[in-house]
Amino acid sequence: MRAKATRSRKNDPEGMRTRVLDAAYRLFQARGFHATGMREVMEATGVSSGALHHHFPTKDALAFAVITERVAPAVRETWMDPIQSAPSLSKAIAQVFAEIVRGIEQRGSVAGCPLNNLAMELSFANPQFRDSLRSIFSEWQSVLAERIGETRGGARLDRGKRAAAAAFIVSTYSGSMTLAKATQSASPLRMAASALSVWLQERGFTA
Amino acid sequence: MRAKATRSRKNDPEGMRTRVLDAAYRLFQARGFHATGMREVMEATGVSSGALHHHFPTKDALAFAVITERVAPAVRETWMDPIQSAPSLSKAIAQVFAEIVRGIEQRGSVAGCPLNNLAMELSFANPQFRDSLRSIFSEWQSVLAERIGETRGGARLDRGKRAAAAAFIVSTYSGSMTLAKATQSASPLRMAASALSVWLQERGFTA
DNA sequence: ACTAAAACAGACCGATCGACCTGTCTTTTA
DNA sequence: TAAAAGACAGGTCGATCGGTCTGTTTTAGT
Repeated sequence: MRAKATRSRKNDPEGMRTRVLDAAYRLFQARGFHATGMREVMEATGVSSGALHHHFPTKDALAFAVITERVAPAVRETWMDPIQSAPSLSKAIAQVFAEIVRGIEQRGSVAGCPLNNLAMELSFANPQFRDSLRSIFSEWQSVLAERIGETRGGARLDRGKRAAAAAFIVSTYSGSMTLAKATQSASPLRMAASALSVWLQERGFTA
Repeated sequence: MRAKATRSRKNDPEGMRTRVLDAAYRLFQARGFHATGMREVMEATGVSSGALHHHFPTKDALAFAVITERVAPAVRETWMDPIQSAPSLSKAIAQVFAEIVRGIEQRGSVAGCPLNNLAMELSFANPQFRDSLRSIFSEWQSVLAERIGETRGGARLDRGKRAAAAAFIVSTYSGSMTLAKATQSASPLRMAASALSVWLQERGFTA
């Protein structure tokens, strides 16, 4: 339809896929899955309907890709990697909380944890969603449990107790983030961080 | 349009309003706000479009009514009242968790905390939603903080510390419920309950 | 160079969304 | 008891939803 003109088209399927995923990740995070239309994703990226559906045949497929290729890596980067690499577990957790608080304060608003947000909205909608989201939580807990086992207090605990402690940490973070989002304030995160710090110390999970 | 027939209409505006609110509360809880259509609410209750919009002119108005007339009372009944009436704070919290776990196990699935669910989905959509949801959280925290102040350990704390402890309890519950919903299991709630119990004891919040 | 597949563009589709509107019946008010 | 207001029914509307379709351009395989 268009004459070739001066502008020649250059296909960049991977780049386009990346742009779409980034935009969808951002929109799902900001407004939620159901509240975001395919049209918004197109407008945000400039991609056509044909191209969008070429890469992601359905909206569910797009969401699934967002979960596995954006949300999961985000959780790994912000939570799992620091926990595995930091000198001590309590230092790692304090650092992660501090980093998140810092991000919130410089952004001026709380959009919430991407994993939390999507888990709340999608874990009932589609079994595929639920499984992938659950496996992220599971991986997160495993990393935490393993690190707990390396501490003084954690070494004495059996597998189940370590898993319980890990679940408690994840729960506290998730909940404080929910509260932070609802109140649009970072203080619930700060409170949770300090309470968790005390709890970790008392349990001997510091080193 | 219809002849009078044998059946004479009896208006019951309050009853109809109640039925609509109950159905909407249940549907929003099960599938979320955006995933639930007005049509579903009509079909679930047998109410006509005209009647529905007579009582709730917009979907947002319906959601607002659900929050203030269903979600808030539910939180008061399941959380605030027990906390205020139970013999001790730790007993109250253990009891509330146990009750929720019991409900989940006999239902066989985890739909999540209504306040959590709606807060996640709506706190960004509408400032009116956010304010009403935030005030529920705030009331919840106040009740907890007050009860904390009546304990041995809590009496020594200033207002801010008590609020922080209350926020921590709410956060832990919210997060464990999120985890429970995501994994469709009550065990995160049990883990959080036992960890919280220990924490309460160590802080002197038992009595 | 030729061809088939992949990558894209954009018009188009039925379904459904929330909301509106007219009309009828019921209840309250004067 | 007449009139106004409230309660309710149901058809209808424009907008938007996610998705499809046809056609064109680019790329890869041979």
